[in-house]
Amino acid sequence: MEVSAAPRGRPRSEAARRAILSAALAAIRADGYGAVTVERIAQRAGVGKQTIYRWWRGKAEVVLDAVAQDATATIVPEHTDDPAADLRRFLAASFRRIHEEGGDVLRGLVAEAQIDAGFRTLLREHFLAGRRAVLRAVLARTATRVPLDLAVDFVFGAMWYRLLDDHAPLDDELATEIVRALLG
Amino acid sequence: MEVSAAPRGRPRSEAARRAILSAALAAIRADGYGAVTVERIAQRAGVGKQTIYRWWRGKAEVVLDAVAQDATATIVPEHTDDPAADLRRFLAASFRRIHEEGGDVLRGLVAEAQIDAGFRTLLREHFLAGRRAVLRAVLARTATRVPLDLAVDFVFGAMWYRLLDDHAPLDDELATEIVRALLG
Amino acid sequence: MEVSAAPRGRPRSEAARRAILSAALAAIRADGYGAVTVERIAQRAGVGKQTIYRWWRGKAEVVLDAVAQDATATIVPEHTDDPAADLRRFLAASFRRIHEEGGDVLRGLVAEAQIDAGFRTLLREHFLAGRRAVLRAVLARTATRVPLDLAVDFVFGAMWYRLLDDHAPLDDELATEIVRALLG
Amino acid sequence: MEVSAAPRGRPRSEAARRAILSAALAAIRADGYGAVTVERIAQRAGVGKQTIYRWWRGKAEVVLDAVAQDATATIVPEHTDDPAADLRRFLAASFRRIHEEGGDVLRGLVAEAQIDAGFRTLLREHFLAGRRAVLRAVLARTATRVPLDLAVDFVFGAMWYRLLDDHAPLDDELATEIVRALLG
DNA sequence: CGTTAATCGAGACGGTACGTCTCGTCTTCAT
DNA sequence: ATGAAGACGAGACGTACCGTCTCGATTAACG
Repeated sequence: MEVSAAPRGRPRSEAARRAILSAALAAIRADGYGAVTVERIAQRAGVGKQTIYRWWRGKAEVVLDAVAQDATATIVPEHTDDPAADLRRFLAASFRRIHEEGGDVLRGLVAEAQIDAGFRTLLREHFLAGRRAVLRAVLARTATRVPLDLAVDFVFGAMWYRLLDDHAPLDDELATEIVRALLG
Repeated sequence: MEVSAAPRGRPRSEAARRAILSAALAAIRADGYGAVTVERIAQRAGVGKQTIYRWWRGKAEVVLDAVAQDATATIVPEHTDDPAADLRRFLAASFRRIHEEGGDVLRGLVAEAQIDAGFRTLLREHFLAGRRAVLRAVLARTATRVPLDLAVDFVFGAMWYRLLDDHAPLDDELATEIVRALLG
Repeated sequence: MEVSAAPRGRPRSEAARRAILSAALAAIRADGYGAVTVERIAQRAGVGKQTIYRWWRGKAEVVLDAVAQDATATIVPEHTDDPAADLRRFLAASFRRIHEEGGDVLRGLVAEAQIDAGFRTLLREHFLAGRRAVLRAVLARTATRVPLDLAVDFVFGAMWYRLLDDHAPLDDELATEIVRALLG
Repeated sequence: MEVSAAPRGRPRSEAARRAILSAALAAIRADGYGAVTVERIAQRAGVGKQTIYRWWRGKAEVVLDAVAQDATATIVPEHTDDPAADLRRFLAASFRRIHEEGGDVLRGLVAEAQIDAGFRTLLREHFLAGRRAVLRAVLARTATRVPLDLAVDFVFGAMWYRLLDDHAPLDDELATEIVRALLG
């Protein structure tokens, strides 16, 4: 039995919502996270600034919303008879995605999270915790030599560490090496 | 043959330099990295804004200067007959330091580095690369089951990952667990 | 042969109209003309914004509607054997009304008229011209020492000048003084 | 003996001050008072917005500053053997100035004053009181048939009334008629 | 021992993004 | 069709910082 909230007034525009999310990603990929402003996103989306602030608290939350949806939907692990290969492919896909397009976006999100503790919680709960759960499930099907939770920290830790510090690339070789080290 | 640079004019004030560095750290610990501005640091230090901009390029470089000096000087690994214990103590000391006072400061530095690629390089070369070299040397004396460079990425990766995402504490238990996993 | 206009749909709510007009005046007296917005009037009247915009072009026209009706209906000159006394009483009543309750409302109307030339015409034709005609008729029955139209400009000019600039009160003394000066 | 306030820091830029005042007048004459924004004035003057808000509280005060200076300096009464002619010329000059260029500017100032009581005081004390004093001095040298202060209210009242309501022009004929009525 | 030059604290400057507010229009469901 | 509700595109508001500049006042080394 639906009790129904009886929504009054003009309903939220789904078109505006989508336009804002994709305008945000496009703007960041074009100009970099730092150079993008809420005003620019609004212009690109053909939307008033207030329509953004009505539903999100700022640039960071808009971007998080876009990224979380995108990554969760597109990077899903396979489930074959060879768990080690599944893991390797999952890592390689994750690294490749970051390398190809997500670098600046993710960097911006982490930057914002470091400055605003509230957003840090949001980022963790709406995005990172989910990714951690996915990786944990993949790892659980393999026989790692380290405790499961620590293995997750090792793998995603190494990934983020390389992304944020930029001291070494995120490539297929790293994926292979990680799998060999954990399962070898 | 002229050797000296013949410094003319009023010499740089060492008192001002020190006041700025400690004002920066104090301000961040009090109000958080995001809330601190160059203007605030200048006021706290009793210094003109230009005196900061004359010697550093902005808030981030001031903080990096303060932190690099501080961390490098104080957290040095021991060198006993038991390399595993040396590693454990080094990690525990690093984690404890971050937990106690450095969290917000380090978070701020990483945030800045994500937004500004130039500063990312600076942070790597003047701070993170050094810490990585220290950890590498400590690890090199142990018999890790994973390649040395990957081990460094695993250990510091896990550390940064936990700091930045805040999903689990940086405590002595983590240090112990890491040592056991790598050497066990 | 269809004759009637065949009113389809829900008819205009007279209750809403009245609620809007009095809410507008009340809101201005409470918060001042500048602080009042169409949205506030709508809320106070328990009415949707669109219901206001459907019948008026904005705040100013709502207020003008309310005021014109009000002032025209209530301040009417007497017609006794003593035209000078009639004039004095008419002025005193006008001044008293403004002093008592109309100050902020009239000020707001004039303000709007200065910014919007279209509304300036409306204000003149739907309100001020009428009041001018009334004063002119009263003056016409007296023997002023100045041409009739100029006398109107002098009298209402002094009134508006004092209201808008606030350099002296609009009181009975002014009414007496004006009559003495024009007829004495 | 000057005690001297010992001004510290960079002194206020006289060039910026002048640029702002003339940009404000120019912008209003070009686009009308209502269409001009603080941001536009700043752009036209080649100045940051904050430089305006540092010294004035908003558009209205900037314009008042510009107008008060201008009018006070340029419209000064003559002092010949014929006080009636002096009065007529002073009025004609005032009317002509308003007609030619000041209409929209003065209208905007009065509008603002009606909405903001604080600015109303400012307008009176920094501009209108001065003009009233000037007119009073000119009238004092003539033999008016009405009390001096009331005469001032009549004359400037008629002027403002015609400007604000726009029911009749402010021209030389009005000046002549006023003089005849008051002195005739 | 005065001149020269770079520093200092102070704070105004030209810019730019922020997040809020109001405008007048549009879009829903209920009368 | 009208009404209440409220989201929408638009754009100005006044504030906060940025990094630069311009003051008078110090503070050395040079001449």
